[in-house]
Amino acid sequence: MNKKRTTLKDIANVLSISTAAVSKALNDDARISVKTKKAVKQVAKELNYQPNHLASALRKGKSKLVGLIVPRTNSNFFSSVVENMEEVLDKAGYNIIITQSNESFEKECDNIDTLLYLQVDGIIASMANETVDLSYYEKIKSNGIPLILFDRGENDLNVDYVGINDYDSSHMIIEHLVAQGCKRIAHIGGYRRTRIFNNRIRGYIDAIKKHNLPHDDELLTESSLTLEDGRNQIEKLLALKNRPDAVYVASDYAALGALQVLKERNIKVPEEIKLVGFGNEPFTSLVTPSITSISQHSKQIGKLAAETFLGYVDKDVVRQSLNKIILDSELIVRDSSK
Amino acid sequence: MNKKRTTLKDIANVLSISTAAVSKALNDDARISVKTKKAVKQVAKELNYQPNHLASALRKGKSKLVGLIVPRTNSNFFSSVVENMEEVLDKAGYNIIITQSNESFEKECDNIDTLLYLQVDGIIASMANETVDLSYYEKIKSNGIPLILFDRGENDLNVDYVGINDYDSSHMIIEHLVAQGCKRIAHIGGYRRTRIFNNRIRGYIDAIKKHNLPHDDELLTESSLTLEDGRNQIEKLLALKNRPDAVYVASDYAALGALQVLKERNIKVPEEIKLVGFGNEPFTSLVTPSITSISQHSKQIGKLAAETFLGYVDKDVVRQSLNKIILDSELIVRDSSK
DNA sequence: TACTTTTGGTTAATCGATTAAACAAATATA
DNA sequence: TATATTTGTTTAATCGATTAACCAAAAGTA
Repeated sequence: MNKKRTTLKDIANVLSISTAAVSKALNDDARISVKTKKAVKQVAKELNYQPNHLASALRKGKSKLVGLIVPRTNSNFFSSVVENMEEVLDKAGYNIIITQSNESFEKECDNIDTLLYLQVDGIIASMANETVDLSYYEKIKSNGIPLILFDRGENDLNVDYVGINDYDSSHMIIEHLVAQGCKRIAHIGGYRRTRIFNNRIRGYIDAIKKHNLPHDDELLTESSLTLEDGRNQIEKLLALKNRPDAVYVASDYAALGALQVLKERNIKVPEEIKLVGFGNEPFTSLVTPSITSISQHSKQIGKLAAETFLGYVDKDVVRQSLNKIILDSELIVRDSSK
Repeated sequence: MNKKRTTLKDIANVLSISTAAVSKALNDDARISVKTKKAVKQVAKELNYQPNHLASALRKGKSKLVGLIVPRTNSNFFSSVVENMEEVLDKAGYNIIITQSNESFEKECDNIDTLLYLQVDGIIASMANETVDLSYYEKIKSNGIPLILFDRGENDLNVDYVGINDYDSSHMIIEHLVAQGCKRIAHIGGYRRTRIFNNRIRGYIDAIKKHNLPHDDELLTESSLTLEDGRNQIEKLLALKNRPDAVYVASDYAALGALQVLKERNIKVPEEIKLVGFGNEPFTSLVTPSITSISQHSKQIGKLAAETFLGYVDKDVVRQSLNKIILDSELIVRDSSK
């Protein structure tokens, strides 16, 4: 029915003025009389006028769109980050296009292409676990639009970054476990090639050394940290002749897998083995025993990443200096470690 | 640096041909010689040409964008739906813009405005719990673009819908509980104003009657079905002088809340009270005891909703008849009910 | 040879909004 | 009164890709 959307021209025709006048009236240009503005806005409302974003974006060279790339949206951390980003960007008139990489490098590249194709004004991303080759990210930079990374970033790219202090987080965890009397602490970690996991591992090792605790190689494992990985890695640790009395897992999902195995084997948590996760996913407080974890301030991260982006677009060409924002994390102590 | 993106004109200049020829060459028009096509594509690659989506969308009157509105992305159901939608739409050259309503009616209206503003070619939505007023959805219809609802829909809107058979799902659950020997089955349901929850309630009541079981009013409660609601509602049921021996909860989150309370009170599940949830969220298999639940075939729903949309855009103006696709659900029996 | 068809393009208009430049009318200033 | 300035608006170009209409040259046909 209403096939045709109302355009500036339709309004102009009704009032017998030029489309330029209509455009200016709607944008509150100082050179348009109050009378005309009123009339224009009135007619615009009557005709249910909706500006055509494509046309204005094309003309202005700005789409007012921000592209977002996350590993997946169904983790509480990422969904919370997105929510808070949205809030900030919305106020500045920007809309977000969310894409998921599903932890796949290939999908991530596709997403970058799609976003550039849609002429987004900037990209905010958290890299997939798989991603090692950074050439696609260089593509964004060479496109001249701002790129901001959060959580999963890479130092090599030399772009803005917002995340938490993973190194210190490991220290907090080890301090806590030591205070609980643990003497032999294992770490189920991510792959070192990913910055955040590398930092967690470094923090773990340094903290262990600081307390003169054993840091045998067999106590440290690397994996993708899926729930299944958590199961497999804890099995390995349990098979050791000298079992750990605490396990620090670098992801809540893997921690959950580990907990499942421990329960299946009737190993009491926290009595026999204490367990600590990372990320403070909601389920950590829901399972039995509830899992001690690190809260990452997802709200702050989302907010700051969005604001960093806005910092670029506000000041025309003036490229501000690189921003690396590192937030402090918080240890949420629950039953699994006390 | 590379401020200026390459345009058709740049390619045309290099080859000293018209932009029209370049455009046609890139779109494999039959009237362009193989030689020219090769040359154009070669130069396009060299100059790293990226078509400007805004320009072509404006000219063609199609943005190749599909708007998506979901209550939230951090539930496994919705994130899985999105993933499968994406897969189908991607093949057809469409991109998705995901928006979250956070179960808020106001946010949902904002999202609709945003999507229309971005000139999406269609909208696929699952309504917020709060939403009762449908005028905003009428706005989409009057805009002339296809609207497809899934999971949370409304009959009154008279648009395409993809979902599961909630009425039958309730029957399956009751059959199962009856087979387990339950005699007094309660239902912690959603608000009747929402179609799916109304159907679940109707199914519950009819199945109960069919088996000549008691269907006291006190056994049926309505709420928003958050985790907290689950806790509150189960408390009410436990306070009854004649307690139920089974509880069917219309959402996994509320079921989890109920389970927490039952465990805190040392009421054995499933021995004293059997529990069934709805939605088959991953955590249902992770908690102890694992929770019996209904799987909603999120993959199918995502796929079918996307295909329904494509059904509209392929055939020009020809408006196909209304599609109401109702899928069968599946009962996943776990420890909480056997 | 003379006319028709095919091939391979070119020209110019278009999508809708924005904006630099131009301009007439009204008002202010000398 | 003559000139300068301000006000309010129009004209026309523009963003980049697409496409209807047109056209010249080459090839085919009677």
